[in-house]
Amino acid sequence: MLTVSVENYLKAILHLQVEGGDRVSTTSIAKKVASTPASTSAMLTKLGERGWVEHRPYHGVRLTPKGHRVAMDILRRHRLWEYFLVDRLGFEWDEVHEIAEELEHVDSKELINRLDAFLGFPKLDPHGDPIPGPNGRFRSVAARTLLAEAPRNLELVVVGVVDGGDPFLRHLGVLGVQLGTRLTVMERHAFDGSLHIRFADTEEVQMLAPAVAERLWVDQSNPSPIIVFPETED
Amino acid sequence: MLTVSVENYLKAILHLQVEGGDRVSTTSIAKKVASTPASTSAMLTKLGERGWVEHRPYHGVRLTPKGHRVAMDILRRHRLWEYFLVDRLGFEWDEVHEIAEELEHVDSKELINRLDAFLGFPKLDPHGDPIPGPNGRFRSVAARTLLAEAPRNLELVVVGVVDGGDPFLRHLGVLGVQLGTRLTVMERHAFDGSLHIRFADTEEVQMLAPAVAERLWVDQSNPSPIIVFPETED
DNA sequence: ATTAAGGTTTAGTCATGACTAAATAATTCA
DNA sequence: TGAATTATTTAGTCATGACTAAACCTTAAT
Repeated sequence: MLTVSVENYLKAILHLQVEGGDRVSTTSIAKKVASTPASTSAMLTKLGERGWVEHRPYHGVRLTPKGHRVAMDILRRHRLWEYFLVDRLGFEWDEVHEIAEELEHVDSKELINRLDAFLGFPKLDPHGDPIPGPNGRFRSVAARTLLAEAPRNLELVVVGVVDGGDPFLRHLGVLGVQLGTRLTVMERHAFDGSLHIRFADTEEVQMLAPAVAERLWVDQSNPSPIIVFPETED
Repeated sequence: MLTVSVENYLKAILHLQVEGGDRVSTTSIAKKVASTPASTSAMLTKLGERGWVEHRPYHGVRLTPKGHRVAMDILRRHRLWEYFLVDRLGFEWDEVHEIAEELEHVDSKELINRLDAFLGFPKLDPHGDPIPGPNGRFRSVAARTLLAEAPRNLELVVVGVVDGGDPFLRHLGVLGVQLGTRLTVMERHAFDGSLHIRFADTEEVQMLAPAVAERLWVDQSNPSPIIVFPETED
């Protein structure tokens, strides 16, 4: 469905749309992806047919909401990998672009969400550019994620609620959840997005409704995953 | 040069060659890569022309030394990524194959060598299968790398020598290198593989001849890279 | 030794995504 | 406004890597 080539075009269009006006020209895209206007024209027609861009022949192209979301996801992957390469593997900030350019096409939501958590939900990449969150929008304030979108098998801490109304807060009280509660997502059920979670303090395992998971902000619980080195002897 | 498709065929041939005899049949390869015998036949002809396999029509195929090396490199990437996914990102061992299948095609020697070091030069992947080293052969004994093949910007410690003869050891004495010496590769010069290294203890920077770098075993100096979490406030 | 069965290759197509050259639309400038 | 310039699209090719159908070797069994 999403080929590497398509991803590169969408990414290029997003970049140009952010820099310049909202309609971007065929030629500028061609330059960005190191291709010819002719090839680009053909690709834009296709992107239009697939609903990723709105294409007015001779008048450039604009990302649809759907296309914008896809492009933001690619940007998210790119910048998270750049962060990883610099912060964990010790690359210099100017050595990572080409490698991230390849890594960004590895498509697995679970992989990227876990990488995000592993890195501590960074807000900025090594060049100081903002890293989109799992919702496809730039992270606004503190590093945090909806519990509904958090990776499994990682200790999290509740840092806020989306909906501060009394009924919801009372319900949280019944569930035994409050600010600072540490928990881990054991399983996410595909059927309706309900979660099996385990509380770190009580070791208790409990089912959580999606309506709750979607209203809880969590962050990675420090200290981060311990780095275990394999034995070095024979 | 090396497309994803070619890499997948070479990997499949290596697998079959390890399992069964040394010549592998067109049909078995076709099964492994989920393709047809006809498509596979065409690909084998091409792999033969490019010097990766020795192809006797109607009699299967065998990896050349060159093809074997390429396939081992792919296996190395695959297994290192699997190790990373399980050991660092908390995936279960049975969830990582497909993701590693994509990551393995990201081609950067520097990336893989750094990842290797970051993970502590693991010898076995999460399934217990051996991980090839940077030289394209399975790691035999302890986790270690030739200084000539070690990544830059990472503190290493000298754990052994390849050539224990007196002249070499005397030369090491002159250079101020002994077992346990901690050093970092600053720069690897493409011209002849000579290195700029910095000694961790003295802060001294020095040029090292390739003949020396090729005879020194190093391991990652513990403690491993510190995990720095970005500030979490606004 | 001959034949049936299975494995392998060849021949002919197709989709993708690139290209050049040519035609056509849009824009700019006199 | 009309002509020249520039941007864009269309037309026609090509390489890659897949496919099916048909022809072709090998091998094993009678």
